Amino acid sequence: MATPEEALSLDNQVCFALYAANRAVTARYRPLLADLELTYPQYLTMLVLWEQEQAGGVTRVSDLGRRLRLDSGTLTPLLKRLADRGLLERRRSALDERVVTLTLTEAGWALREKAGSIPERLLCGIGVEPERLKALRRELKAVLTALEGEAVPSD
Amino acid sequence: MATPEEALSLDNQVCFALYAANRAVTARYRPLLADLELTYPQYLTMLVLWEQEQAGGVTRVSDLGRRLRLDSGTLTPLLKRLADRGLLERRRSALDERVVTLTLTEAGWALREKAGSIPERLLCGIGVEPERLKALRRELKAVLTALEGEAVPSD
DNA sequence: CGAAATTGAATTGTGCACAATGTTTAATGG
DNA sequence: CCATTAAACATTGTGCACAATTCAATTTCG
Repeated sequence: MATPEEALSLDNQVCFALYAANRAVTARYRPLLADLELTYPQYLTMLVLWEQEQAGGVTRVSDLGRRLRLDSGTLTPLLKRLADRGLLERRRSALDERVVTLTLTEAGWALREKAGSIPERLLCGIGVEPERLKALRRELKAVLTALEGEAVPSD
Repeated sequence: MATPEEALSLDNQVCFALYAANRAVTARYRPLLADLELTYPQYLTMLVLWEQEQAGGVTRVSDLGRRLRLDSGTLTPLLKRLADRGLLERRRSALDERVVTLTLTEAGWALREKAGSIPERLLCGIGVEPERLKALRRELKAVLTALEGEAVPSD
């Protein structure tokens, strides 16, 4: 991978592999998430809320943004759609009027039951050994950490 | 990773790592591609065209779609934008009026010079060993292959 | 205290992705 | 040969991503 010739070859690009694999995996999620009428980013949002609220914490839009690496330009309309569907409530914080807090509704929690089987069902559909996926996740996190200068979580 | 509890944890999801890493890498490309006034998908498109035309082949929209795993709903407007900028020409094939062929213009080829340094510059910015990236690419391709049932290219 | 800077969301605009549908052209099968 | 089917691309509509800007509320600091 020395010449610009080779470096500009599509097949040699890690980044294209990343780009294509990401879309392929998301495509696998799509039919499963369709049962819940969620898109993949909406699903990730619910994951954070389920997790955070379970831990007894309140989630603010900025928390979500940090967690998912998304800004308000993406999150605001997404959260409005989830709120319109009655899965969560968006409320201005009384203590700090700038902050919007997110609270799951009954329906939002109910959806968790249906979501429980998704990770397993997804893995079944992929013909890849779990060990290999764990290795992949580790590599991806390493790259992410290098790119963002973040602390590596446990694992 | 047995309980639904753990399976639904954001940090345990390979797919979120994939999603986040993909966006992080694309973000690294952005300032470099801004010099060429290209988005990342536009850059990938140009890569294919440079490569294909160098090899003496004609590229059709459907070829691009196969290569990048994108459909006409994505490619048609993207290609129109590139054509509007004078980087390529879209022409209906005379032999088969359904087909649209893509031909690089002078300006399209000229852009290749400026693109030559991008892969190198990108790698410099990432604090990850090339060996590790190669391993990552291999893993990603394996997943992609498993998901799409495609033949694995050389490497 | 009061001006300036900072923060948290919302808004606006552009460009993907992708499902669904439509349109034209070509291939196929009686 | 003609009807049917399939192929290639275009169009429409929805939902991300993200840059850039705006706006209100809060902090910071002189």
